[in-house]
Amino acid sequence: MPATPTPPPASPKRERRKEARPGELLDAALDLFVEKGYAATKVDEVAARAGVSKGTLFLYFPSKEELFKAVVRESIVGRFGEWSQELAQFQGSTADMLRYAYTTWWESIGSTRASGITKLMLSEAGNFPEITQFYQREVIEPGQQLIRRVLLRGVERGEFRTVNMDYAVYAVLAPMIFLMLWKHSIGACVPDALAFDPEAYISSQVDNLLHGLLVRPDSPPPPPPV
Amino acid sequence: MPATPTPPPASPKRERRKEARPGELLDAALDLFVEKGYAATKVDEVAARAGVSKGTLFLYFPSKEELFKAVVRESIVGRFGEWSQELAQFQGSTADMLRYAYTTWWESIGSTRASGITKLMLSEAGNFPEITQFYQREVIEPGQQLIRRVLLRGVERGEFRTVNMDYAVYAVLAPMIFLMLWKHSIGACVPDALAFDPEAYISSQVDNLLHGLLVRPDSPPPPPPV
Amino acid sequence: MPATPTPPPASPKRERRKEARPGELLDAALDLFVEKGYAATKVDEVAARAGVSKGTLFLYFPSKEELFKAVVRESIVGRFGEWSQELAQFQGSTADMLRYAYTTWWESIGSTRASGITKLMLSEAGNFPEITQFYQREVIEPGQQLIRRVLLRGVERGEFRTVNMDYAVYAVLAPMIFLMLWKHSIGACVPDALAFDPEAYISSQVDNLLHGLLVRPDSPPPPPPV
Amino acid sequence: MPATPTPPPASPKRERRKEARPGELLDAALDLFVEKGYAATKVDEVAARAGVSKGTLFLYFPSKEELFKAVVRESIVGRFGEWSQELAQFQGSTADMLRYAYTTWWESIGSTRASGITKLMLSEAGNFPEITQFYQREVIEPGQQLIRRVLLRGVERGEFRTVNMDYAVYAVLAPMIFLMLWKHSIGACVPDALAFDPEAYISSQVDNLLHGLLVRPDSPPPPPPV
DNA sequence: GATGAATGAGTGTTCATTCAT
DNA sequence: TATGAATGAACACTCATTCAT
Repeated sequence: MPATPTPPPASPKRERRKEARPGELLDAALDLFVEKGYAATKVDEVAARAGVSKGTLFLYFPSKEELFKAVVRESIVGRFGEWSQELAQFQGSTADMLRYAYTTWWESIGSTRASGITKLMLSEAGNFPEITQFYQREVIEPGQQLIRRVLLRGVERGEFRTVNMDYAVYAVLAPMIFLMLWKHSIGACVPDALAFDPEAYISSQVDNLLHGLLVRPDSPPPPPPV
Repeated sequence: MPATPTPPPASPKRERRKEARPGELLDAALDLFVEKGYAATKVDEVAARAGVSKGTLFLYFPSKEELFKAVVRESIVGRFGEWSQELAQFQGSTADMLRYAYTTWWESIGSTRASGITKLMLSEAGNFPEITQFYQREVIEPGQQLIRRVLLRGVERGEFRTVNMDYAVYAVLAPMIFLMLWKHSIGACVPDALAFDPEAYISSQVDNLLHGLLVRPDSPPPPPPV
Repeated sequence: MPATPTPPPASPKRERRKEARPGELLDAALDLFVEKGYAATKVDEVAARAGVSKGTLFLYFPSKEELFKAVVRESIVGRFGEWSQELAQFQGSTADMLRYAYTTWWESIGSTRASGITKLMLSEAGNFPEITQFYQREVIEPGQQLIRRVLLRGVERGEFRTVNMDYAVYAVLAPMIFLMLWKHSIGACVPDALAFDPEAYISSQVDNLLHGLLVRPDSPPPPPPV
Repeated sequence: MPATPTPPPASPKRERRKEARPGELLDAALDLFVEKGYAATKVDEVAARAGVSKGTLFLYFPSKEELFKAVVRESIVGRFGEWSQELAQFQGSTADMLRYAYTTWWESIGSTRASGITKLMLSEAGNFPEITQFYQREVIEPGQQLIRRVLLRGVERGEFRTVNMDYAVYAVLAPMIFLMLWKHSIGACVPDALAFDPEAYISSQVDNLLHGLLVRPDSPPPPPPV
């Protein structure tokens, strides 16, 4: 429950917190945009959830559209640099590396509100071409590069089959995208979520990604499914 | 069954009668809902694209929301029964069967406007819980059953590894969902589409799905990537 | 009291009068713009005075600004052509001609709501540069040309002194402008209007325009003031 | 007395103290009110132009409306007493006196920012009846009395024709009003100002005011136009 | 005194929906 | 049945005014 961390209700009104405002507003906006979509989110609601008046919102963001853009920009924690480093000095097998990447992704993106941004972008892309291109450039491209590097490492070290990189990247990406979308759409509406365990899902996807569905006549029997 | 299924050109021309109206409206609505989302689609636009007046639209659909629901309902491919049959009597290997299923899906759903409603549902699910549940019941469940049956066949015939069905289904589903969404969101905005070949993508995903990324020490070298 | 001429209150609502609407709205808008200025005039008021809802106004004018422009344009009855003709074939003395011009102006502009437009333009010119230039081109220029032609006739026929045309025009114009402004500003607020008789004012101004203030030693005594 | 009347440069620099604040604010406000009208002038702009914060403005003026009233009140030239004296002891002909009055007016009002409040009052009169009446009482009435006295002198001394004072006053006033308004509205928007020379205009108007347009058969030929 | 962050009533504009024709 | 003029509730955004600092 991210939003305003319940500031000590000192004065009932007219608090003066210039530094904190944009963050609080962005926070509230992220929640609402993800939950209801762009159009169904009213600026009054955003302001109210951030604990300020509508006017205050427009003090920090010149329009609803700019607020949206700021939410997307803000939420794209450029963790790619960090990850890139981590992965560069990873020691184990590339299979482990892939599993590690998935886990890290899940912890810092997939399971957090940041995943909502992806749903947002995929839902609203058509209405915000400008920001969609920004997203493509700043998020998608770097992300795909990261994946590509992992795959290349696997191939170069003889661990992975030689696959067409351009499409193999999507094999890694698709389960992530799918999970984020599911979580924020169908998954949030249908009470099947009960049985759905994201971590088991991820583990399962990585297994499949690595081993495929086909039986390997010689290889040891796969571990029993979870 | 996305749009109007090419009505038999009975009358020579310009003879589209009231029977066709709802279909034309649903057709126009699907396009616009997919392209711009529910909220950003104006009923005037829908009516205009269908070649009727705004009033006429409300003659057939009592509200924009009902129009949306009808779009989803009507756009749903009732082909699962047919497919189920086809697959039941499929003769070849389950790997071929899987590939065949992907191809069929691509031809009748993925590459057609029908793929749009998936994007629509995933985007608008939160705002239309009722119709989302309907979609889940009518489309997602049957679809997953179909996939599950294929996988089971593979396992039972000793072709596929024993995997946790509940999650393996998603391994098959994710690349499809991913492709449909990509097409209708980022893919429609970013001119990278140039290099992206859906059929190569699908082929690649099936390969990976079957063989995984890891080299099989004993197996013959994989075919060179396309 | 120009506005809606009290249409027979047939149906209480939802009348359908597409042809008449723009005129009625323009009419109401003229009244209010003149009375209260651009900013202080609310579109709701305009709509209400025209007997329609706010939404209907925007059916005919895309914005308040366009409504304003339309009011100005509409009210500029291009009577200049007509006047030009009339004056061209005027037979009497140029002094009579001038008096006739003033009278005509008063009857068709000065005393009517059209005079409000002048007040509007002079008040709001700075906020609507575009329409100000339009006004200058379409109204002021032609009007000055008309005056200039009268003065030239007087000079050419030896009736008028040889004066600098460029400024003499203003001597004719200023009393008109002054009267229109006075009427719509101070005159509308201060109950001195009681004693102020526009026609006597005009008559007096024409006299002065023609004879000047100085006594003419030889000329017959001026007529006693009204 | 428009702006701050050049306070004695006591302190070396940047020493403008709170005493000066109201004047600076009125100064800024006058400029903006004249340029854009009451409603289109934002208090932030006024404050910014005066070099203070918005809050400070409200420290000196309880509301925008009071600011407006103060602008009008303070901008009013209390010079009528002074002028009255000057004119009372004027020695020359009344024609010269009139010319002198025009010149003085131009120098201290017409050509200065003070002329702006006339435009302001005429534009906003309807929205501020109270201050309009104040203006009428403090400015218009005294001004007209002054003019009337000049005219009476002319008549009494046999220099001027016997005219209806109530309207003759406007013959003197109209060219002034016209000039001030023109300057601040159309004149400020249309680049015709090039050819327009206020002093030639005034000279011309006075000539016409005195001699009229009609030829005087016996009198010496008028001076050639400028 | 001075500031400027915060407010919220008010306004222009949109758009799904209605209904007289 | 079809139309499209009319509606009005809803919403984004503005800006004079307040007040804690």
